[in-house]
Amino acid sequence: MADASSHDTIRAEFIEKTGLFSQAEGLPRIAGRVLGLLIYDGDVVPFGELAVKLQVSRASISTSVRLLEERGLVKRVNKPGERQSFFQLAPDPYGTMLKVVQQRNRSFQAEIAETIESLPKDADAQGRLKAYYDFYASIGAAISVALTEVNKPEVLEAGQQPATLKGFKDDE
Amino acid sequence: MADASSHDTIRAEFIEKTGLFSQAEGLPRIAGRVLGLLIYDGDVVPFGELAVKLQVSRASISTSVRLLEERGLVKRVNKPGERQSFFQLAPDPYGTMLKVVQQRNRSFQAEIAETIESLPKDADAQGRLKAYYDFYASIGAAISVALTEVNKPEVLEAGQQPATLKGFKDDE
DNA sequence: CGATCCGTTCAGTTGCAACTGAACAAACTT
DNA sequence: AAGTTTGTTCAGTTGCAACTGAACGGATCG
Repeated sequence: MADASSHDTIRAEFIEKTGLFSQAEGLPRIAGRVLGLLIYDGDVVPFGELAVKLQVSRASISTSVRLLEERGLVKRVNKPGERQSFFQLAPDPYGTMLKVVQQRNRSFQAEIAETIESLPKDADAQGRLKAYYDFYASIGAAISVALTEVNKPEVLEAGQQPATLKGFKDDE
Repeated sequence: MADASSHDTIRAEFIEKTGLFSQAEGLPRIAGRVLGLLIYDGDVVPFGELAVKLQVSRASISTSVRLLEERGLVKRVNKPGERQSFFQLAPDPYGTMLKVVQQRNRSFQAEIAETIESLPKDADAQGRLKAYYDFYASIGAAISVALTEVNKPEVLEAGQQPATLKGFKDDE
């Protein structure tokens, strides 16, 4: 990759990446960028600053934070003296993300189960739909594993990392 | 979901559901429906029939099957006597789906690792980005678990009773 | 009391991926 | 040979979600 640019550039790029990642999870890009900013800064960030820093309209910020609040990823803080709303990462945001995925997965799984049960017993599609059902069941089980894993830091499966983190000694 | 009447209706609804599910995995809806049809019918299906059965243009079928082939989910079969191309589910399609997800996840993980490494050592964002990184690491590990699970033969030959599905319990 | 700031809502725009129709080349038929 | 059938490609359309600007109500300040 390119040589380390300025600190602000790194920050901006990280925020942009998070926006793209979040799109894969069904969030609008701006909401993902809000998330990225809150992760990076770690601070309590005022509403207006989100609009300015991310260069988007306040309307977009409004809907984005609403989505993020609904998902339990972001928490709104209203300070008594201040007029603005402030936002920060909710506690355990990653566990919450997994729970959302879990929920959606279970919904799919249940629908397939319904289909299977409404089939005539002798339908030869039975076995194939069962395999499809098992697929979602496996994913569900795996997410449960990840949920327990997320809450205990520093525990990583060796060999899963695409790149070694030089700054950290989480291996061995 | 209302109790499905005819067998064909059940089939059509399943195909439609699969189309919607697949959208969540980043596939176009038509590609997902092709997948659903192949899962349900289990047969080798000719190109033209896909267009007719799914009520879409041949152009859409062409691009859809290309995407599905690229992902390794569908296999093209050209029969010697016949002019048409035929399609069927690839072996181990569910394992393949998981591998795609795994790949994307690792890519995200690697990008975050790059960001962390380019940060100054004393940046206070370090810890928070590490937590974000760990999040993806956990997911990666979970997918690995699911991958071994999916490939277990699990003997679900054609006569499996749907009763085993009824009242399935959420784990955890 | 205005005046100003703040966040939400909503009608309109915009950008983009999905989808189509038509033109095309290859392979086969007659 | 011309004529079919088949799958791909590509320019154009379409549908939809993301995003914006403006209007609004509520709160605070002067």
